[in-house]
Amino acid sequence: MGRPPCCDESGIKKGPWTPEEDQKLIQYIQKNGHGSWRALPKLAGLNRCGKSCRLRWTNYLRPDIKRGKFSAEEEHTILHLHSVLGNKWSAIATHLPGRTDNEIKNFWNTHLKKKLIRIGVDPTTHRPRMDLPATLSRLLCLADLTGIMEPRAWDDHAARFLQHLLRSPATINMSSFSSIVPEMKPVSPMNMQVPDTASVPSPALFPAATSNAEVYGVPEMSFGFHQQPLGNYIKQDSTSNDELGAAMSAPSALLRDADGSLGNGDNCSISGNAGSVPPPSFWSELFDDPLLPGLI
DNA sequence: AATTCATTCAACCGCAAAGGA
DNA sequence: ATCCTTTGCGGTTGAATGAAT
Repeated sequence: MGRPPCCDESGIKKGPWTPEEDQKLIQYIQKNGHGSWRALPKLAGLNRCGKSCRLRWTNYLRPDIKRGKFSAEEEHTILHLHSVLGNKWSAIATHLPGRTDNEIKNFWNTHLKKKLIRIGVDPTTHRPRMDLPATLSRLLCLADLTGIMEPRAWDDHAARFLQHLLRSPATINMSSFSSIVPEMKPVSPMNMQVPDTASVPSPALFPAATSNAEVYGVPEMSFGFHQQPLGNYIKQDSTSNDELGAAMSAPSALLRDADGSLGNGDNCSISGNAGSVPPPSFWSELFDDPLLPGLI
């Protein structure tokens, strides 16, 4: 038998709070402070358990709570902190004045997580997703296969690719894909570049997240290797902010080669950041790219 | 207009940590 | 050191609402 719920006593009210209950709670706390949450309901004349009162106060009634839509800055702060802290909602909330952990958690689950999935990024690891739907969808999108293949032909290719993935799920790369789907080689006018996976430890295939030639400095769609989770954008010490800041200020950083020049991103290594979160443009360019498929 | 489906978010539940006896 | 109570946190639920059919 498990532990009984905290408020299974008969007669203790649960569910949505009424305006009258809210008023009682606000007035009591404003006058006396919350003190012991367990003792509070009785003292405040509320037929609720202390836990319910605490939740109602901290998540809704507290005077310093900021309500309404999350700003772009708040959004990428959450993304950034989540990539470092994981699901530590209360820790993330300490960096967002006026926002509660519950609110942030809800926003993550209903918006941000889906956005990351849509752009092919694993919301847990903040690394590119390697699962079949994400990979196939990305490839489909990038190669515009729907325009060059018959539907039945695509079914065949997908089946073969699936078999390949099941054999070696950890080693997806464009070279192997091309070998099992030969028709992929002359893919579209986009002239994909195929990196040498052997030279990259724990590589992750990461397609350019936008076709904006100005951002990448090259007209072709490219592939790069994003070697580290986005959490690594956070700088661990306080030096060299300026030099790193410039490199990290746009998605193009993902496609810079080791020597810093624009290229296909082979062996690119990202470390550090300007000591702050990436600018709004970083995320909005990823999220709003019309080329990326909606998987949700 | 009615119904179904999808999304949002306030609230709950249970576990774990913190703190006091 | 151990037990017990309280508080805080993260995962989950379900009612309310909106969108689509």
